[in-house]
Amino acid sequence: MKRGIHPASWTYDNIDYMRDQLKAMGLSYDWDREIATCNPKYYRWEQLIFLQMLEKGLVYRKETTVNWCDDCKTVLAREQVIDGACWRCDQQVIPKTMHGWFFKITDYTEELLQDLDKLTGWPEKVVTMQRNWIGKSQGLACDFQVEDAKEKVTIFTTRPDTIFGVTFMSLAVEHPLIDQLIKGREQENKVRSFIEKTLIEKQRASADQEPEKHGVFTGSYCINPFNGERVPIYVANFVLMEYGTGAVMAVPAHDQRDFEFAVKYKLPIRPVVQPQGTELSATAMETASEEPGTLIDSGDFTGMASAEAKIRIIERAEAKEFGKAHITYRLRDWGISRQRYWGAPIPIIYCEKCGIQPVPEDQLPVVLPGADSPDGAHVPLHKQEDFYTTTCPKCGDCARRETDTMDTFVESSWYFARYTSPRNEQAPLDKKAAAYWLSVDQYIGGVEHAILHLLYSRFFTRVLRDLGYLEIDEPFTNLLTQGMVIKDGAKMSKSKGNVVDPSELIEKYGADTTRLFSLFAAPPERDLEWNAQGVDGSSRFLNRVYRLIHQHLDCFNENTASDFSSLDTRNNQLYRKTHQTIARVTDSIEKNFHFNTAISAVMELINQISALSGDDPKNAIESAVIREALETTVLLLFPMVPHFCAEMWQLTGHDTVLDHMPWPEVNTEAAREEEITIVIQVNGKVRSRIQAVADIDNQQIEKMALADERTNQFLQGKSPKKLLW
RNA sequence: GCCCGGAUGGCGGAACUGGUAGACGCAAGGGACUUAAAAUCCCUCGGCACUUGCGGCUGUGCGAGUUCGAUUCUCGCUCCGGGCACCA
Repeated sequence: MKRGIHPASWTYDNIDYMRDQLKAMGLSYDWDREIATCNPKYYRWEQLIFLQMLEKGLVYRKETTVNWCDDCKTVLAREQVIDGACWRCDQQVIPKTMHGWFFKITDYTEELLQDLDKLTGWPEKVVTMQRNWIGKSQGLACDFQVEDAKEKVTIFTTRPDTIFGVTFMSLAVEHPLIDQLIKGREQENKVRSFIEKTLIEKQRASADQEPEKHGVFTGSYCINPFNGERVPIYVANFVLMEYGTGAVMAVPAHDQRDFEFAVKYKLPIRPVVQPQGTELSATAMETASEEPGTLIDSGDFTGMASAEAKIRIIERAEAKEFGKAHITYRLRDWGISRQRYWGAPIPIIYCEKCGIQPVPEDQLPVVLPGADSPDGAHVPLHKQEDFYTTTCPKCGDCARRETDTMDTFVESSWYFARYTSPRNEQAPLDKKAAAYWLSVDQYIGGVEHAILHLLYSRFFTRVLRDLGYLEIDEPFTNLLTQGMVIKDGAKMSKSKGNVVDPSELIEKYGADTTRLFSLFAAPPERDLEWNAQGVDGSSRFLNRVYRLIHQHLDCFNENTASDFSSLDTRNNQLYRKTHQTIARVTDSIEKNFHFNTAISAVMELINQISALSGDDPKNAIESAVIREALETTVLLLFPMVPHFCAEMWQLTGHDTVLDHMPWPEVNTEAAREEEITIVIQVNGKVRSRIQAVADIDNQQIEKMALADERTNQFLQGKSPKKLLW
């Protein structure tokens, strides 16, 4: 819309451009399975899934304060807000109250957390990030009776062992109990104006700056159920309504925030957990002591270690029925409503009489207007009467469609499954095909998706499983997180649009050189500052291979028997190098996709071939050996530079198709060095090198070492220790 | 603040479980071929210095430690990148 082009044509143009480019690079995708998630043929099934989720209670609508990006005119999920700014356009987000649809990802929290352990093919880093994002904390939920009232304040704490150190109570400004607490009290006005002020502050709060802690006394007290003490109730700006219960028992001696608050408002500080080796005193403390330790001044629990006290205190609370063990998670439900013009419509109808009605399945898909006419109006959906006017599926009266669309992350949460039956007209997925193909053996994506896309996909996989479409729990068995490509200091990404277009390189050097160059530049998981310097090297290398093959074309005509058992030294050297190269390339690729080292191994082989097959015809290498070396080169390079290799394969007289050739096999026997260099260290310093046969034993080495002139020079006495490696 | 990574020549990057640091490539310099250029080939290329020898010392962010021996292991820092962040 920014560009004044209809998003449909813009998107499809982009897809065409991308497809051409991928083809130009020679990437072997199965284009028969291509899908476009913006096509109604795809999102109609997404709408069906939405309805099935709704039926299962996995979708609900509620009013919340959302993160609003005024630039994109849309709501963002919490995961999509980065440093207080929109992940897509970098605009500051602002809070806004509105209705929205939510996916109940929290129903799967524990499973999503537990199963992280199963993801052994994922980088530890991503697993950790997801674990932190889910943010499980265990502790105690405990009721504090409000004095002279029937209400209770329920708090959540992960430090029940500090409960005897409570000296006040802090409530979030949004806490529903506040009204009751202040009604008719002298503090009422003060509290109200504080709340008002804080709410405004929160709106403006910039994400990088933690505002100073403020609070105000409500005039009410509650009772600490463990020691019966009166605890003043405050309202504080740093307590979050969204986390835990929106109420915090304040233990200034053992919580830094409470400490700062207590100092500011001159509230008592009472240490109740003594860390080992120190003696805390309320007056001397300059910061809170958050370490575990031994309990003091804690009634029956005095003398216990923190860890045990936590358990016992929870037990006591449960026994006396004023509290219980409780687990809280940071993860919250996934708000999917977006106010985009371009997105999959949420299949819901609002009827004044019947309320919220799902669109009947036989009326799917709910199609975006203008998708068929690219010149259609760029008007937001909620202003397009043609779109939103409909009839209620229940009573038939006039009704209004939902005009929100789904977060585009919904599309990407299951596309990989749709690939298994991309043209299925009967259902979102073909269960058999999905069972055959999934999970995805190897998934590749940028680290930037570590939380968003990968968490949503894990969630969706479970939803689809529970809806009966899939039999798997986890979508991606092995994950490779690519590093980001940095261009001019900024990360290159699809959404930012500063992507380097390889077509220039392709035009100048061809697809193969471009591929080889980008693979050779760095291992895939590493960030890479884009720099086309060095592409000449790749080009030179391929030319070298080409010339070398031409030079030795006759080797491919002679049908010499390949007897490698009695080769002379030079021949054997190349034969060995060939097999060592197979081993190295295979290993590099299979282990961690380190194409850069695979390529350098082949380069070494090529260097060796040209060195050995040099000018002197008397020293010529046997045809069979050269042939094997060159054939191997072509086979090994094939995945990286397919067009070139296919041509070389033909050129060298093969009538087989290279695609169908098996990967070369290592002759481990041949790859073994028969002569090795033994490094002699004296006092840990390299002093000499001697050549020896590979299966030399330690005694012989010792003998040789002692006979070695240079070694003796440095010994000057005797050799006290010999260590072998 | 907390949790992860990372730091190796002028540059991109190698080095499997502690054992030849700098593979492979780029850039640079010198040379050969050429009328000339391109292409190609050969040589040099971490630093230092009394380099008379194909040798010496030093060197993998900094400082300690373990070890005969550390880019690799341990501890303490510095810097850079990423994630989380008033989460009770």
